[in-house]
Amino acid sequence: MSDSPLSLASALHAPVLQWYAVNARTLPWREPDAGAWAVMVSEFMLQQTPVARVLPAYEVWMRRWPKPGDLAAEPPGEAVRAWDRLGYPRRALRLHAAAKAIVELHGGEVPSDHAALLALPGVGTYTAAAIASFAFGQRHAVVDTNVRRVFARALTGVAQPTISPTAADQRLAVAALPSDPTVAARWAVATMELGALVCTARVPRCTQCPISTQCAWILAGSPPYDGPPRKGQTYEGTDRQVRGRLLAVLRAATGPVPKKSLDACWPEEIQRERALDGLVADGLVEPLPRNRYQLPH
DNA sequence: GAGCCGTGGGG
DNA sequence: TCCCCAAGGCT
Repeated sequence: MSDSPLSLASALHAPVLQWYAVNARTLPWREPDAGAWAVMVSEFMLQQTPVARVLPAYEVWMRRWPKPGDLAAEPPGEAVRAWDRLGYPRRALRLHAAAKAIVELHGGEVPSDHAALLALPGVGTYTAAAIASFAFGQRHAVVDTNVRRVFARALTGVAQPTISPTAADQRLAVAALPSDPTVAARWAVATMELGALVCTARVPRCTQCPISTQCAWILAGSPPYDGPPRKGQTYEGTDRQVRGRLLAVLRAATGPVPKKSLDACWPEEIQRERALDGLVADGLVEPLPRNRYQLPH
């Protein structure tokens, strides 16, 4: 290509930002008065769970726990219960632990400092940058799967990003960031939205894309993906499925559950016991005397 | 760093 | 139908 990825990136700022101004979805955590806690809760829930499934649980959650201290005051099991069927329930546990840390270390307010965010349970590179950028308007590279895909196509010229995030992704995202913090924050959410709505994984809607005429992948003739095969994630018959069933029983129950009820979830004893032990080890389930179990207190 | 961790919807 | 995959983090 004649242009470097970096000079190309700066040429994408205006069209992407204009596209976002018109096409951004209205989402509760994006409302001007939403606040950092709303952003944080949404980011936890959106880790590997689609927006459409997050919305109902998010509304219930924020109504019940409008501030970190409200959540921190309840037992962790209530967070697991309210997590409902979003999946990966350890995120609920981590969000609860993060709320407690916010109360103990930050006076009950979500910190704006990137390093302080990163130190919270369940907050990794992506989530720390997302909260700092979306909630506080700071200049950070917010690199999620959407952004990695947009940059892979528009800047690198390949059909799909690498299977797992790389340092090169991070460097590219940092280099592509507009210099002004407010604009950078807008750019971060706009590139994510573009990946979510237009530059999608399966069938990208290139006819609706604001940068299709500059996209390195399209200019290269839209070459197909030629990287290593992506490992399909199996689920049927795995411990994850068993854990899900066990936890569903405990979420539905109002109090302690006899082990007999859990045994009914899964026929194979070895796997069932292993899954239950794993849930206890993770702190998602609390064993009680007399062979009973409940969500953690 | 590869593997593990849920769940459900759309193509 | 079946398969892919969806705003990751942790060990």
